[in-house]
Amino acid sequence: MGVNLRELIPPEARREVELRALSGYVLALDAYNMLYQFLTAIRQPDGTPLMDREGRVTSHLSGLFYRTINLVEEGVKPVYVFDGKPPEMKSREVEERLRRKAEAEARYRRAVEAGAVEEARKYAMMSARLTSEMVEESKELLDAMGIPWVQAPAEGEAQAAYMARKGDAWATGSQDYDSLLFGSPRLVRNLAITGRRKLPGKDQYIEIKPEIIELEVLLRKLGITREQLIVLGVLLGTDYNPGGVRGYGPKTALRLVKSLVDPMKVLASVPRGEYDPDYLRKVYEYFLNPPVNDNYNIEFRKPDRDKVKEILVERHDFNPERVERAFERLAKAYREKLRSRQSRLDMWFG
DNA sequence: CTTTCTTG
DNA sequence: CAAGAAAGA
Repeated sequence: MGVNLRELIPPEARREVELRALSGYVLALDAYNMLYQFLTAIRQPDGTPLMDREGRVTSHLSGLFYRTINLVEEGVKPVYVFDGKPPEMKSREVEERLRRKAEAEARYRRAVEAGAVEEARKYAMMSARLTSEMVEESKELLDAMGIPWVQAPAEGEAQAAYMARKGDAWATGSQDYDSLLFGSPRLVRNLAITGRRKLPGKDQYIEIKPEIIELEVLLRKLGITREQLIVLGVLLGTDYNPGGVRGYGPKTALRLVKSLVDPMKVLASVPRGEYDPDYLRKVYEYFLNPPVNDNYNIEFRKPDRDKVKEILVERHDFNPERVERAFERLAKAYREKLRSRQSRLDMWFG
């Protein structure tokens, strides 16, 4: 879910770009966020995901494989960052998610029984769960493709933001805004190829392009500091204090944060009894100083055709011709865009 | 979601 | 060729 920042980000702080504009940049991508999106989106009209002959779900592998190839073909250098153990502070949110999934599962079964196809799809998507097997196999596929990935000790968004802050990545990539609170200098959203997205509940589609949100620009437009942005997030709600503080929407929260420059004063001003200011302070400090891993290396290796085929074709019944064709695109992109240290200029002039 | 097929 | 529908596993 992530922090409730959406409505607070002014349109002027969002910059729409073509995927090509990101050519040559390392992007630290929130793997969980992306795999989860594939798992929910890649389904038949009735909600059934893609599955191999043994009934194992493969939607996430299909999405990861084809999207990664599209990215590197455009010169983008993806590094996938995987979540570690969620912090204790997240347990309430994690439990709530589990509860919602169970609820959606029941509704899904009821919809299937009733023959309500569209409804079945909706609840199938809501009940989708990323298993540890799916995560491990995604890492295995990335290894076979020669694409680097990094294991975060805790939150992937925190690790990705750290890598971007250090300059090892140009930006973080996720649909969520948390990495901005964790201090990422740039966030890229909507990292898809197909610029088409279905409007929820309607049969309409709108064009979606990647968008860049620059932290410095965002802070300037809002007239606040990063510390104040974190407090703003806490007022509006994060995974660690879901729901935020009652009575605060985007406007009131921004006004309060700006009127009391000292972040601690804002957190101390919440109604006692209902909220624990000490806990909120802990959340604030977590965003400022999360656990991260410093021992990672971002190396793009030659893709291994046999391994890719073993995983996708032999193990999971992907179509051999399709995989072969896509692999060829990957191999070519590796030679032309990833191998050796290519500068952004090389990327533009070929 | 991405690719491939179908259609105007 | 572009847009929409269908398939992918």
